[in-house]
Amino acid sequence: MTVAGRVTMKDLAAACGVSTATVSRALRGDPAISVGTRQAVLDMAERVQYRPSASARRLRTKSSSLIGVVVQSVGDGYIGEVVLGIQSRARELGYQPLFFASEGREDLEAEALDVFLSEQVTEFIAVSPTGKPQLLRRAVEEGLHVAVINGDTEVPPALFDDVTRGRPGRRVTQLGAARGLQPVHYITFDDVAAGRLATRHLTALGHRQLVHLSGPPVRSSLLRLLGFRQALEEAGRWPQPVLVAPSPVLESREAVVTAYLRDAQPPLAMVAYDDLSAVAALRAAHQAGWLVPDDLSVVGIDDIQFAAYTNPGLTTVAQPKQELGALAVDALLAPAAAGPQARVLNGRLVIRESTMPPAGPGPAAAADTRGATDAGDAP
Amino acid sequence: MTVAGRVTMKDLAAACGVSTATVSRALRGDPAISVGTRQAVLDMAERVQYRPSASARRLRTKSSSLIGVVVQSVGDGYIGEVVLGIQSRARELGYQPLFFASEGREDLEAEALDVFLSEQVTEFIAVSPTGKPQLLRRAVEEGLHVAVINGDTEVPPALFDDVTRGRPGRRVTQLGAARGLQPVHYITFDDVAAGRLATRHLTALGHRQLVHLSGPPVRSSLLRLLGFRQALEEAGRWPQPVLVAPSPVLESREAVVTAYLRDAQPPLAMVAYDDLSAVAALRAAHQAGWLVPDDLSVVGIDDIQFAAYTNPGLTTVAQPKQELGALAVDALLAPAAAGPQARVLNGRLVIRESTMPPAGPGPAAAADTRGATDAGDAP
DNA sequence: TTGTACGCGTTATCAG
DNA sequence: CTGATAACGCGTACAA
Repeated sequence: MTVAGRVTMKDLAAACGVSTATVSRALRGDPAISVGTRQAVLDMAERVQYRPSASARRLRTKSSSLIGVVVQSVGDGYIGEVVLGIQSRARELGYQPLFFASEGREDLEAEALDVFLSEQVTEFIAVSPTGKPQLLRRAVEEGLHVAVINGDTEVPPALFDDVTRGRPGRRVTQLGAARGLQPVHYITFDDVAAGRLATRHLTALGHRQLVHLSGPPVRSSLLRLLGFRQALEEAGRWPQPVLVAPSPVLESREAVVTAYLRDAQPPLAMVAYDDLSAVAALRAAHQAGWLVPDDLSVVGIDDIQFAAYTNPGLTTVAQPKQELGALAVDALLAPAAAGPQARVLNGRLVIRESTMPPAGPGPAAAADTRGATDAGDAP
Repeated sequence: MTVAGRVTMKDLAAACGVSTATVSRALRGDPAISVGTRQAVLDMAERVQYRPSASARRLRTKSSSLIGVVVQSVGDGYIGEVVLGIQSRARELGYQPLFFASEGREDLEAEALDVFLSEQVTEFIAVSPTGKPQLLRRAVEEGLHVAVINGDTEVPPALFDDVTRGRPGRRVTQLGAARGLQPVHYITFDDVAAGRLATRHLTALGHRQLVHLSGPPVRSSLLRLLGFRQALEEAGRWPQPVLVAPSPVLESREAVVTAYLRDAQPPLAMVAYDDLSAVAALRAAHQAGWLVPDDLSVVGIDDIQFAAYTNPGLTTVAQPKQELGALAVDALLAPAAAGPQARVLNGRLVIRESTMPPAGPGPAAAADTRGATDAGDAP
C-alpha cells in the first residue's frame, strides 16, 4: 500500500489488523498461530499480491537458499541438460540456482566466486571444469560447500601409452576411483564402464576388427580408452589399434580416421571417445566411401542432443545428464550425508543406426543386444 | 573479523579507523573523499577480503542490478548462445542475470516471475517464448521492464495458404513489422530477410527447381516462407512447391521430404525452415539415394552449433545469437532509449558443403556468391 | 496465541 | 572532507 514500491509485510499486517510478527509466523507456517489467523493472513497476502523480500530475509537469516553454479559454457551439447537437472532438483528443495558462464576464463571464474560470495551463496556446483583446481580450492577456503560434476583434468600422455601398449599401472586405475580435494563432492559419469559398454556392444554384434578413436589427453579420455581395453581383454581380442588426433578440433580427428581407413579393410567397428568424435568419424567414412554401418560400425559416448540427428543416427552410450545435476544438488543439500560423497553414475546404451553386425545381417545371437541396456557390471 | 560470519563494513571501518559512512563512500567512488583515505580503505578492503553484502545493499537502495531471464530450455541449440550474449553484456554493465528455465510450462513461468519479484528484479528478458502472452502481460503489470528475444507466436494456418497459393495480405506483411504489446522491447531476427537470403543463394547458383520445407504454424515459419516467395518473385520463378509436415517431429519432416523426392527429378534445391528441418531433409535424401549437394542443394536457417557437423556441412543463414542477447540487455538498460524499441537483426549466409550449382560445376557467375554475405537489403 | 523491539549490513541525510 | 544516525523489510527473543 506504500505509494511507491512494493507491498511490504507491514502493509499486509495493517490490512489484517495484526502485527508483523504474526504475519511472519503465519506465512512461515509456525504452529503457534491460530488456524483462523493464519488463513486470514494467507488470504490477504494473496489478495494484495504480497511478495516477501528475498534481500531482507537473507539479511536477517544469513542464509540465502542460493546455489551458485559455474559452467564453462552453455549450449555445449550436454551442459544444458545438466543445468536443467540442477534447476529442477534445486527448485524442489526450495533453492534457487545462480548460473555463471565462465567461458573457461579464469578471471571470470574468480568473478563468479566474488558474485556468489556477495550473494551469500553457500552451495557451489562446478559443471565440467577442466583442470583449474584453483577455483575449487578458493571456493572451499571461502567456506562454501562444493560439488563437482564430471570434473575433468589433464593427464600425462604417457599414461595413454601405458594403456595402449603396456599395462595400465596403478596410476591409471586410481584415476578411476579416488578424486583430489577431500572436502568436495564428486558426481561423475563412469567413463571406464561407458568404454566397456560401447565396446561390448560391438563385440556382441560379432565384430573382431575394432578401433578406438581416442580423445584429448584428459582423464575422461584415458578412462574410456581403458574401458575399451578391458572389454577387449574379456573377449580375448586385445590389442586393437588406437587412433589419436594431434588436436581436438573436428578436422584433426576426421583426418586421422581418413588416414586409417585408407589402409583398412571392412568390416570394421569403432568406438569413439565421444559423440563429436564419432561425428568426425562419420564424415571421414563418408568421404572415403565407406558405408556406415555396413562397412563401419560406429558408437559414440555421451548422447548429445544431436546424436539422434546424425546420418545415420548414432549408437551411443548416454550420460544420465539430468541425474548428474540432480545428484550434485542432493549431495550438497542432503541432511546427514556423512561427509563428502563420490558418486559414479553408469551410462545407458542407446542403439540407433550406426552399428550392425559385420558383413550383413549377423547371427541371431546378436539379437539380444538390441534395445537399451544398463551399464551395470554384472558378471 | 567477526567470529562467525563474513567480514562486514563495520569491521572494515574499524580496521581503517574511520566510520562506515566513509568506507561506503570510498568504496563507491564518491568524489567527496580524500584520495588518501580512499586508497587506504581500498587497500584494507583487499587485505581483509571484504565482500559487500548484496542483500543489504539491495534492501537499502531498492534496486537490485538483477536481470531476470526466462528461457524455454537450455541446450536447445541456439539458446545457449543467446544466453551467453546476455550474460556478457549484463556483466559489462554491472548487472547479474538470473536465469530460469521454464521448460515451456506455464506454472514454472509464473513461478519464475514470483522469484524475480522477490529478488527485486526490475529488468526482464524472455528468450523465445512461444505464444503465452500472459507471462509478458503479467510482467509489465508488475512494473518490470521487459524485452523479448525472438518471440514466436502461433499463426492461423490459413495465412500459409495465402502466401503459398494466393497473395500475402496485409495480415501477413504486418506480422513482419509491428509487434503486440506496446511497453515491451522486441529484439528479433529478420525471418523474411533470412528466407530471401537463403533462396537468393540458391537462385544465384543457377537453380531453377526450388522447394521450401516449411515449419510449424508459427510466425517465424510464415515469415521465412514469405522470404522464400519474395526472392523467387524477384527472380521470376514463383510459384514453387512448399512442403509442410503434419507434425513438427523430425520423422514427420523427413517423411514429407521422402515422399516429395519420390516423384522429383534432380537437380533440386531446397530451403528448409530451420537447421533441424534441413537435417531431416539430409536424412531423407540419403535414404532416397539422392546425393547432397550433387542432386539436391539444401540450405538451412539458424546456424545451430551442429550445422557445422552435419554430413555434408550445412549451408545456412546464421542468426546473430550473441548479439540478440546483448541488444536485449542494451534495450533495457540504455539511458534514454526513448520508449520501447523494436530491433530487427539480419542474418549472415554461411556457406558450407550442402549447396552447389545444379548439375556439376556451374558458371563462373556463381562464384561471387561464395563467402559470407550480409543479409542487407541493398537494391 | 499474539505483540514489542531489536538487529542483520548498507546507503542516504544531515550536521559539523 | 567526515561522522552520527536513521531506515530499508524481515525474523525472532522476550514479554504479555
